[in-house]
Amino acid sequence: MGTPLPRDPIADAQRNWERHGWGDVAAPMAAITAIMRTQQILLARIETVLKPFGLTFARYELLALLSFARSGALPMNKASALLQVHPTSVTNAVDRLEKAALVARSPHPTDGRTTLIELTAEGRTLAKKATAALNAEVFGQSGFGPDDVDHLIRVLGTFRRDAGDFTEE
Amino acid sequence: MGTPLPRDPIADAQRNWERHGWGDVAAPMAAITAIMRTQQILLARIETVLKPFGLTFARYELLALLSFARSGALPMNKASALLQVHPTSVTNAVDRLEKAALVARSPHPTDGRTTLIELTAEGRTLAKKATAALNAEVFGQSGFGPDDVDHLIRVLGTFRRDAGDFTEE
DNA sequence: TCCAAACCCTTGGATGTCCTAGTATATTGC
DNA sequence: GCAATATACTAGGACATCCAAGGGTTTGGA
Repeated sequence: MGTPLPRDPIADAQRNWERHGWGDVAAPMAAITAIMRTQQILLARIETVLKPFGLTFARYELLALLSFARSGALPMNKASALLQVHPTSVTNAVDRLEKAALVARSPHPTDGRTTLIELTAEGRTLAKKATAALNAEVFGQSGFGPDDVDHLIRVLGTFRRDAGDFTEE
Repeated sequence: MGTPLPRDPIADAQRNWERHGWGDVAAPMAAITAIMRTQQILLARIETVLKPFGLTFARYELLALLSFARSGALPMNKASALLQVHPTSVTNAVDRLEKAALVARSPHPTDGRTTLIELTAEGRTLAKKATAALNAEVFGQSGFGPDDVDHLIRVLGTFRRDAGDFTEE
């Protein structure tokens, strides 16, 4: 956004919390705020890498999901559930991907309510290229050490399970 | 959003990455995806708590920031820098907060380019109430253990520093 | 059998974020 | 002192997310 600040604004906020008598929740507040900010930074990096492909992160996620589906097609409600976003967000993403000829809508063979999203050949190709770029430029250079990665996966996994994302394990 | 999934979709994605020969970046990919999803969950919790106050997280953050400023007023560019969001986002938030009479714009005494944002009495009161609610219902029940909180603060702090958020330490 | 309840997708509206200008004010350099 | 550059805020546009509502399809119980 701009030049670096001289001091960590989240650490400052934590000190402010403590100074106002909320010391018991200051640390979790700081951790949560840090997660929010980290997400913002990561999203910006991802979007930068995807821009040359004409993709946003939301659209990329859908392409990637479809590319792993055995048949290359998924019902929209399934995609919504797996991506953990509102159905209208999927509608939005599919609209734009369809306009770019990266996916196609097709009626479900047996359930008239359901619409299947299917990857086109270009969609599959683009997904592959975009994944390679993300792997090289974002995931491969996350800045997190291997131990930190393991810790994040474990801690956030527990958090997500407790939040009701999934039941396994 | 809906009912819990039977399996962790991020763990599945990680397995897919490994299966496609991207094992070297599968773990960081999973960690980053988990951060994105965790942020989404936390934001939803926060927004739920703030809704009764007529606030969104973006507006609350601005109110909270102002409430910690000694004079209760800050230049917009300062707020933008401290909140680490684009200046236009601050303009947007101030527009709405001003319409709700929670903050007021005033000209900077010496710099004609600058606009100061000032907390109104209602703004200060509401910020206090909203903070109490967030402390009780979100930060005080984060679900992260004390050790995990410390670890998150440390790891994400390093990440943010390396990303150029701040220079201290 | 048949109608109500459940489910699926889309439309429309409210918010937030960013980017790209555009306008106004300050500062700098010659 | 004046022109060129930098800084501060705002307007308009593109996207994403969610919620509320509406129309079509299935399912299930009376």
